[in-house]
Parts: sequence; structure tokens; C-alpha cells
Amino acid sequence: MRISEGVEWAAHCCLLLDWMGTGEPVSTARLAAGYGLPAAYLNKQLQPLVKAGILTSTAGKKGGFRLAKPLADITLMDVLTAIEGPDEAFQCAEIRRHGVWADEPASVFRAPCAIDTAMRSAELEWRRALAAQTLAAVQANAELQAPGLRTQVQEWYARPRQ
Amino acid sequence: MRISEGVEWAAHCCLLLDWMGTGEPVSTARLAAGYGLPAAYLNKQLQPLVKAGILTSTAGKKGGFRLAKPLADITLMDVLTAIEGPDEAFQCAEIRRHGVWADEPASVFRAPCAIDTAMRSAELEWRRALAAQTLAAVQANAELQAPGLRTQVQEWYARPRQ
DNA sequence: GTTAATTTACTCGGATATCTAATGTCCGAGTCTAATCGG
DNA sequence: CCGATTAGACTCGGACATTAGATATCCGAGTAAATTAAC
Repeated sequence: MRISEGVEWAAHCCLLLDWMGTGEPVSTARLAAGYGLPAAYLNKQLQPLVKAGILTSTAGKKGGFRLAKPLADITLMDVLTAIEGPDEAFQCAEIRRHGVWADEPASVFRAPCAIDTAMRSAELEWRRALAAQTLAAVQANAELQAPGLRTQVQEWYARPRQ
Repeated sequence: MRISEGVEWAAHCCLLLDWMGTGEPVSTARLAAGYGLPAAYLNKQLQPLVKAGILTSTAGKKGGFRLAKPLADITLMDVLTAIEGPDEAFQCAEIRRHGVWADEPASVFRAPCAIDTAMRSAELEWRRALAAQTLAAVQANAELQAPGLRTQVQEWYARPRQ
């Protein structure tokens, strides 16, 4: 039960794309350089974000990734779902139906598994909290801790490419 | 990001142990038969519950597992932590410190990573919800849906062993 | 008949395979730029 | 000089290894019961 590091990478890259502010696409190589990540693997991680409609990609020279919508319209839940997929973390295998209970009529199991219900309700709380956090809010908190971050990012990336 | 099936197995077995009600230990084989699970693997899954103080184990003939405390004192959080370990699902790798920011003084990173903070707060909601659910409450819900469940379990297990 | 010693059957616990999924790497199709060529 | 063409460089996207973790299996140390033997 460990969330893929791709989630962290994706969230950081979204913030970075917004800070850079240029409407132009940013290549994987430049994004990866920002956080010292392996470029090819970062590319692989960002692909599902494109399919999820969070980013748009452009091929060819001067190509790269762009935000498909403002950060205010992207939640942490969106990023997580894009990377990890839509399935819930707790997957009830309905083991109660097997073994000794195998011969019971199906009607006995009309009522949902109590353990599944409890686990799902807890997980729902988590997803609700994730959905309540937009990337814009996260970014605002980051800038609150480190004022002038946007300017710094833009200056760093304005330097001639290495 | 998928929770091990051992969590489901463990929770079911705890409820089962309580329903059986005998103060005597129940062997892995009998527990496994209840839900059609592979006995050896179930044994492996229950071991961390012993270390976590949820179950107690007895070796030798007539040995097996027993509940170490009443279901009211065991939460879903306890079961999850026992199986999955104490680590959080989201592990911040602090990638913000690498790449372009590698040369920044450490003082810049005194403030926590905003993404990490947001993810942790959401995960905390989840764990809070899990900790609020005792196995006793889950069991009560199960019996509410299927009255007489405890009696049925005891009758099934009172049958001569196969 | 009672008690002590021994055998026996059964238990958990951990060491050992197998398999799935996450991680990491690589190359090709496509595209935009820019240089080249022709008018 | 201007426009069309062509070559080139760079991009993402997905196919292909590698590694870590979950899943599954097996055997041994240890224990308690049951049997046996001695008194």
C-alpha cells in the first residue's frame, strides 16, 4: 500500500508549469532537470495526465507539456486518479462467500460486507479530502512559505539552457 | 496503491474468532476453512497481528490463535497498520531539493513541502476514519444485516471436523 | 490404580519459491523548425 | 528577394528490461496431549 512516486512528480510538475507561466510547451527534459528526475521515466509518468485531461502534449521541436486547465480546476484527487487508476485501495474479495458459506443461497449476501462498507467509508473520507484540495491552493501554501517563488522559478528557467 | 488482501483476511478472522466465542485457540486450518483460504498463507498473514498484540498464538496440539483483547478495543486502523506496516501511503521524496534547487541552502527547505502537507492531511482523514471504526462496531453492523449470525457460526463450527 | 517417561500428533514461525506490478530504459513515428534550393 | 521544398533535430508515445514487493508454499522447532511402561 504505497502510492507511486509518479503522483509526487506529477503534482510538482503541474505547479512548476504554472510557475513558469509561459504558454509554450515545456519538454520532459527541462521539467526533469528542475527536480533531478530521469527524463524518460518522467515522460512515462506524465502520459496518463494527458489522457486524464490535466495536461496537453505537443510533439516535435519546441514541443512538450502544457497545463490543460488552470490549477484551480485540478485537485489532488485528479492527479492521484490519473496515475494510480480509478480502483479503490481496498478491494473486497468477498471471501465471506467461500469456505463454510459456499453453499448458502445468494440471497444471504444481498447485504454488503460490513468490513467492506467500513473500509470504503474510510477511504471515501480520504478521497473527499483529496478532492477538496486544488493545486491552486497547494501552490498558494507553497508561496506563502517561500515568497517570491514564482519569480525565482522564472529566473532559473530563463537562464540559457545547459 | 492497493491494500494487501491480508487486511481483509485478518479482519474477517478477528470477527470469526469472536463469533466462535470459545476461549480455546483456533488453528489456522479451521480459520482458513471458514473462508476457503490457503491455510499456510493465512498463517503468514496472521503473524503480524500477533506481534501487534491483536491476537495471541499458542503452539502445539490444540494450539492456534485467540483474540488478545475484545473487539471493541481493536480498530480497523490497528489491523491495517499491523499488516501494511506503519509507513504512510504517500512518501514524499523531497524532490524539490534536487535538480535546479540542489545548490540552495538548507534553510530554504525549513518549511515543509506543500504537496506533502496536503497529501498527509488527506491521508490523516483516512486514518482517522479507520481509527474511529472498532471491529465491535463492524461486527454489530454485520449482525444487523444478518441476525443470528453468531449462532450460525457456532453451529457450523460445532460440526465434527472434516 | 497411579505416576512418570516416552512417543506421537499437531501447532506456529520463518525460510524458501513464484508471480505480479512498479520502476527504469530505449527506440521509432510524428512534427515543427530551419536551412536549402529554385524562381 | 521570396516562396516552396527538403533535410534535420527534437518531441512524445509506447515497446521492451529490470527490480522490488506481494503472493504462495514448504519444512523444522516446539508444545501439549495421549500412550505406554514401571511401580
